[in-house]
Amino acid sequence: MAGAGVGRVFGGGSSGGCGGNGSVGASLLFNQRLPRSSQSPEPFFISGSSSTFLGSSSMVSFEDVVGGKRSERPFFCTYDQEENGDEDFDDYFHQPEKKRRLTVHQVQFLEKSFEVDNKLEPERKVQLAKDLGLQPRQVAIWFQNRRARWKTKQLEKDFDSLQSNFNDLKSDYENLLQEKEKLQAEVVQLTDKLLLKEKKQGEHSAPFNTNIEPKTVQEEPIVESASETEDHLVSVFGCKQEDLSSVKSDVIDSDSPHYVDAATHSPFGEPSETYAFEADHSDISQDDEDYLSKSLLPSSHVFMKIGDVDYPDPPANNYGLQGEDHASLFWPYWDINLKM
DNA sequence: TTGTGTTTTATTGCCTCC
DNA sequence: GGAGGCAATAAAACACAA
Repeated sequence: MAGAGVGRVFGGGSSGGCGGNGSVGASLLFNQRLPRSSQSPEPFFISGSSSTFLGSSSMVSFEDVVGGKRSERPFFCTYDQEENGDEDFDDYFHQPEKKRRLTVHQVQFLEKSFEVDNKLEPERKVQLAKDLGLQPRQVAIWFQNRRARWKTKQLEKDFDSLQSNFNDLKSDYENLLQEKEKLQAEVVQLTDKLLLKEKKQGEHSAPFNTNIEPKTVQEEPIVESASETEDHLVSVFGCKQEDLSSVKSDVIDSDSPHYVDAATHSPFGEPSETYAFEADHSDISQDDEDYLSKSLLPSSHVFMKIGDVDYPDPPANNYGLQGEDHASLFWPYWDINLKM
């Protein structure tokens, strides 16, 4: 495990300071991937020869340049044999292993190298180790850890990016949902208006038919379309719109017995108690109102039901109007209704 | 000074590739 | 089977507040 190295002796100083170029031994040692047990630097130091150890001191020159808050000198230079004497050197050899942080300059150098390529070829590893006065294995470990940190950062970035995208999409979705509900409400509103308008138009365009019983609006199922309404009318009146149009001219024929003066008379006279229903024009448009007045529709009249359309119920019995004559009286409404 | 949290260095075991 | 990469982890080094 990681703690296996505790208690090991980790390297020593070198004569003549840390400027030597004898890193060959160390490089060979660290550059190879030895079996775990033999990857420890122990054998290197166990050699016991300070001269053998010269190699690792190459990092010192680097260290001397940089300095900093951390250890002014790298591990291998902490103890200078010549400076501290043999005693200190021996003490050093018997010191427990201690981790040494790289200097700022070393780290900067490695960072730049990492930016160029985060993979480390053997040649570059050796070169970097030489340049920085580190063991190739240290360089390799540094790159390995650096890649791990980079990967973590990258994951965080990706996460943030995905989360941002998710939030944007969520926001868009919620906006679209609101818009959809709004449009749906609008559709419902417009549909209601349309149906109401259709209904009102039907109320005022029905031909008279004394054979048709007055009915309320809710009594029969709704006719889905104008064609269905037409079919219904055909079945009721036994003729189509074209046929009915032949009597169109009769609508406002002053000579006709159907003629009434809208300004002064009700065409039906006083409404019957039986069929007296007050027409609701509250939701009728201005055009409808105009049409109503132009067509001399009485303000108060009786309705009859054909499909989902209410037609003014003809006071046939009062005026003696029969059959198609009723249809001709309210032709304009009839026409409009079938065109819906 | 000390306790605590974070960062960095290094080890270990496993895996893949050649 | 050796070399190298990676994930997990230990532990030293460091930062900082109390």
